[in-house]
Amino acid sequence: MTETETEASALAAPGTPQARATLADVGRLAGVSPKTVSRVILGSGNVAEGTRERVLSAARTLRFRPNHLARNLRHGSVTNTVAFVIGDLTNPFYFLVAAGIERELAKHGLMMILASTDDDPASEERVVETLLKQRVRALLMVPIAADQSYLEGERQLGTPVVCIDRPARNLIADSVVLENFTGMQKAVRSLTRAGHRKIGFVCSPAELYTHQQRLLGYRQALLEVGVTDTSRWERLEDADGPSAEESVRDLLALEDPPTAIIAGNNRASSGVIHALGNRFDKVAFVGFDDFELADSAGISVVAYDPAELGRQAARLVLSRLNDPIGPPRQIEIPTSLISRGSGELTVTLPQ
Amino acid sequence: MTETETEASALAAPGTPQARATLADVGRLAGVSPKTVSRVILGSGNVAEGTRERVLSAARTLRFRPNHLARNLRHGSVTNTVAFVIGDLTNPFYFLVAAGIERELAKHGLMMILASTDDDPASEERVVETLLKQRVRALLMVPIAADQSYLEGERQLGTPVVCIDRPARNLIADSVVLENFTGMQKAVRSLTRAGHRKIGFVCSPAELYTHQQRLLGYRQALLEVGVTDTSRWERLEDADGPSAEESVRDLLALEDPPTAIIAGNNRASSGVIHALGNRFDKVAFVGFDDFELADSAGISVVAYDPAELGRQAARLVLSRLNDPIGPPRQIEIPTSLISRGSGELTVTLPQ
DNA sequence: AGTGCAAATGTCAACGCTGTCATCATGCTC
DNA sequence: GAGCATGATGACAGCGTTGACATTTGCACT
Repeated sequence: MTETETEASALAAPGTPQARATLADVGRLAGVSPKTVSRVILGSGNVAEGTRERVLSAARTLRFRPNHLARNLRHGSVTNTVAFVIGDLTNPFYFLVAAGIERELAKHGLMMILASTDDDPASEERVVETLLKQRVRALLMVPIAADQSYLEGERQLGTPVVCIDRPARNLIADSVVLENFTGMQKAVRSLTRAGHRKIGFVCSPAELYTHQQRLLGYRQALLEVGVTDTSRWERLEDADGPSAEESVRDLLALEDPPTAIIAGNNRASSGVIHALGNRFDKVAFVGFDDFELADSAGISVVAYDPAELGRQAARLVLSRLNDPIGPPRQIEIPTSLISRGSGELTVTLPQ
Repeated sequence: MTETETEASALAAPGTPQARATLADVGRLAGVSPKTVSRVILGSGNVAEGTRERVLSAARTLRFRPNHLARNLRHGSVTNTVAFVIGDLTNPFYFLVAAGIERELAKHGLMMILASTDDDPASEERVVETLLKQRVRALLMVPIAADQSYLEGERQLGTPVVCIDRPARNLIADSVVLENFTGMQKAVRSLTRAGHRKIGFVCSPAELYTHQQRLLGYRQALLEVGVTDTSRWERLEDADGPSAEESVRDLLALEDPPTAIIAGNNRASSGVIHALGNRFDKVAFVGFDDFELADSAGISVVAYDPAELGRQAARLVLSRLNDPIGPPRQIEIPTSLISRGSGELTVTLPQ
């Protein structure tokens, strides 16, 4: 990395480290009271046209910028920032969700503040606590800790809490989740219809709600065609790419290898694809979560709109701000199977 | 989308809409002055052990949570939020940058607040203004407007401004950019070494710094092998996927079609790949910006670490907070050509 | 018992803003 | 010309916190 030092020009010299102008400063310059300046800035109350102009000009001269900290404090410490607590920032899934949230909130003048727990359950409460001290207006979160009951007090104080992707535990809160179960069911059914019975399932451990639901959907769909024991096909390692890759090799090395593989999330998909190469004519593959270029790579996936998750969550926040005491709601975002080739291999039914 | 209403349980009933506890409330309950409570909460000053315990217990009972708005106001309106103003949240590139920023800032107790201009130059100043009213501690931005001189006053007030991916215009500010020129040069050189002379260049219009630099790198590399006029090969449409796709068809339909194509950014890559299918044995292809699965798709790209952009930018902020008056710095993040197959086609030199 | 000193606690004001209420000038009505 | 509504402005307090400074308490030492 190279680093260039541009020499400081005259313009860059910070001169007198001038202080930030306040209402009082502007008032002094314009020859009016701070309150009158406030009226001009807020556009409230009656101010004579001449005064208004003098004030505005003074404000411009002093580069006045109202202090929202003070304003918010004055108004009962109600801010217009909404926090989104996310597990892992590098997962594109969450970013699309964040994008959906940001857009929806921005329409209503709210800003999104992002904080990450780094997928560490222990740090969740600490992070949330920090945000609450900032008096965020609402809390959007992908719960990762085993228990969110610590938020009960805050909820009673009227801070909306909306959980994303997974419901809260031990806390009554709104939530937005995916149709995990039925989505996975659709994927597996499409395979069983094509004759597959030996279907590998590569995913993270089923502790998380989403993975659990998907696993159940997988089992259910196989049960429907009479397969009762799927344990040999289930590989629930901590599925980041590499370990998923290994799981696949593992599965293919069985004496009686699977004819199809399902990935339970995008990380797992990535690993599976690496392991399989492009040989979807030998082993069918369907992933959960869509991704960039899955399209041109011809990968079939269970897809949904991550931004929609965010939008709906943001809407829940907004409606909760209007109606703090309504019953909790859970919204499910639909998922659908997109067939692009990798999952279309037909096999003749055994026996 | 289905919506389930869970009936409100007894627990959900918000009961008395209790107010938020303050230092005074806690003090009243513990039988001490607000100041003593403050001392306990801050862990500063001497407090008798017994008092400390009484205060802490009272704070727990009342679910006291210090009001950082008030604290920050008291302390000269210095917050610990840093704003990141981004053009388009849905571009994975920016996510990764944001992730880098967030991680680095979090280490120093700073939070990142995200705001988007939706790639609209006109809204940049408005968005930034809103953030400054919140008294953000520093400003990280991907400049999109033609002029950032409106930030001069704020800079003088000591707010660090760091521009990402493109330098600021008409404003002296730190910045972190990519080695766009040399990166592109490397890519094109690898093609010219393989005999290519007719090299298509698909990118967005060259108004933006990055695209301009990349275009210049492309031209320079061709100039090195004696190609002086590249205008027939340049397709600088507003390169989202579809229009890039069209540009490629356009190029291939020339009587004398290019033997290689370069994409100037990830959106363009996406379009080019769609248009070319997988026929990299007929036309070589190198993209700028890496992406998920470029790897297994065998796409050669000029890559770099987007998170590193964010990290370095965050570090500039931190060092600027310590040293407000040093000369402005520009950091360049290295780029490198990653050969994966799509750009390896050799052609016999014409003539 | 008197002095000195540190530990423990409290009082007060101010950070910047705005809602409430008060004041004052103006112009109109009857 | 007294009475009154209206418009324009200002004084003041307080949002929750904490630094500066003041006061009180306890205890060791002469």
